[in-house]
Amino acid sequence: MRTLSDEVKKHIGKTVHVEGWLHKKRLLGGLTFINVRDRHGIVQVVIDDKDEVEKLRGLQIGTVLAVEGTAVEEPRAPGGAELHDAKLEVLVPVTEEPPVEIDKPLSHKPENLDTLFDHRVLGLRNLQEATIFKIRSDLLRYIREFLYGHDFVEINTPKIVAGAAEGGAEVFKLDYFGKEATLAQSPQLYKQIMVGVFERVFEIGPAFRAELSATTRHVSEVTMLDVEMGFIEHDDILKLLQELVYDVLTRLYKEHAEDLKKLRAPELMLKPEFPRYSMKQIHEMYQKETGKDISQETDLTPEEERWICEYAKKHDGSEAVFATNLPKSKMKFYHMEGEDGSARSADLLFRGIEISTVPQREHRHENLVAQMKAAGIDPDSPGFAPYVTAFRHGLPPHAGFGFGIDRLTEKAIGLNNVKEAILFPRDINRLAP
RNA sequence: GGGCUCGUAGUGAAGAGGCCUAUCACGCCUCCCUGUCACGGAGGAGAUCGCCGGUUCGAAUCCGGUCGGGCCCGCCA
Repeated sequence: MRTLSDEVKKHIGKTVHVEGWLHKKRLLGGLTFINVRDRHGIVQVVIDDKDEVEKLRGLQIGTVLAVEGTAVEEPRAPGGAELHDAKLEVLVPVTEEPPVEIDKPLSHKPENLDTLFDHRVLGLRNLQEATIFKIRSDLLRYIREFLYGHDFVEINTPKIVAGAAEGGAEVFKLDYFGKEATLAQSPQLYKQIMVGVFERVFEIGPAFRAELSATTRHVSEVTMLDVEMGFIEHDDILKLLQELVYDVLTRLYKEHAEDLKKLRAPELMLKPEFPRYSMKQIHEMYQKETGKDISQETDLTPEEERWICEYAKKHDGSEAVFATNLPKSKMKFYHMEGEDGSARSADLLFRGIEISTVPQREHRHENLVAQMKAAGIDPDSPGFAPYVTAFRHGLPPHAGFGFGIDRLTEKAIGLNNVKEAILFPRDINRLAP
């Protein structure tokens, strides 16, 4: 019967059997300490029998071990317990030296990220790296639990599609049995169609973006949370997103307080109600404060995104802020126009970066078709005809948002590059590992 | 795609015309060490200084090209 590392302390005085990876050796002459890593963490094993230590000669970190020993309460040991009188069995010997040291924090300096990703396969065995992805896993779980709690149905939509879903973003083209297909840049059209079935749907899945972007916030394959909700006013969706983000982040900071501290994450500053500023207000405030002329800008510049986040943190005590009344020029064909001529749409910014766009959709068939034509899209083309059908057969007022999981994880932890929050990131130069 | 920057042992860094037969730390190998936890100590191996060409008596160091990173901008989430 295998005992996991964190359960050793529950078996004081008994013989326990532990299995895992050799994570660290410390030889002190007559006494040797080794750390064994398993899925719950690290357990310390004390070996004083020279023959047992000899079994590890020539073996490297990563060697897979079975250890049998007596669980002993020991305040000096990490976790307060350790194994004594250990008998070692080498299950998988490893003689090759690891290319990176996995028992101490790996460098996340920008210029060293390439090395980090080159050696990702082994680097992820580092406890701090693994913690990032445990946090990501829990963020996804919190999101799912929140949405299930609000009566949403989780869906999966195709990632090989006939045409561009949104327009705007560049798409990857591929040969599909002699036809040209694209990798989905968003589940946008499908999730709207599904409002006609379930009213409230969400999907967590990949989206593919072919932009030649080389920044700390872009990758070619991104994990998106997509939410769509029928029978709403625009404000309802802003409130849902606000509640979701507040719920998920406060829960993360509560349940992962220790991990976040180890990763040097900043303190979380959030209020249940996020401040809202219109795009116009932000432009004016930014211009007044910095003296920079951004009258030519319709969208927020990256510099403004950082600035308004700092402003909201200082003045509103919130690291999350809505930029509302986005310019009409940012509108896509499926967005609804607002009363003041702007888009009925908002961006959610968190810690200096846009993590979500929240528009209401144009649900009226005639208006949608007109907007599609104005955008140069043929409503009868194979990629779009099924979508338009859903509207002809009745879709209620609806809205939703796309939400970058990678950016959320990055910013929740306080990392500086979205790729650090992705197991095996894909960017314009990286296709492996 | 544009601008600016950087490529030195497995990893992270220092060296900015001759002091370089290239330095340090971690890792690795050998030995010593019974409470370590980034253990400590002694010794050792490991680098054609990204690549090609040029300037120079002499290039890791200067120049040109090339390949590969990074950051910012644009595009976008």
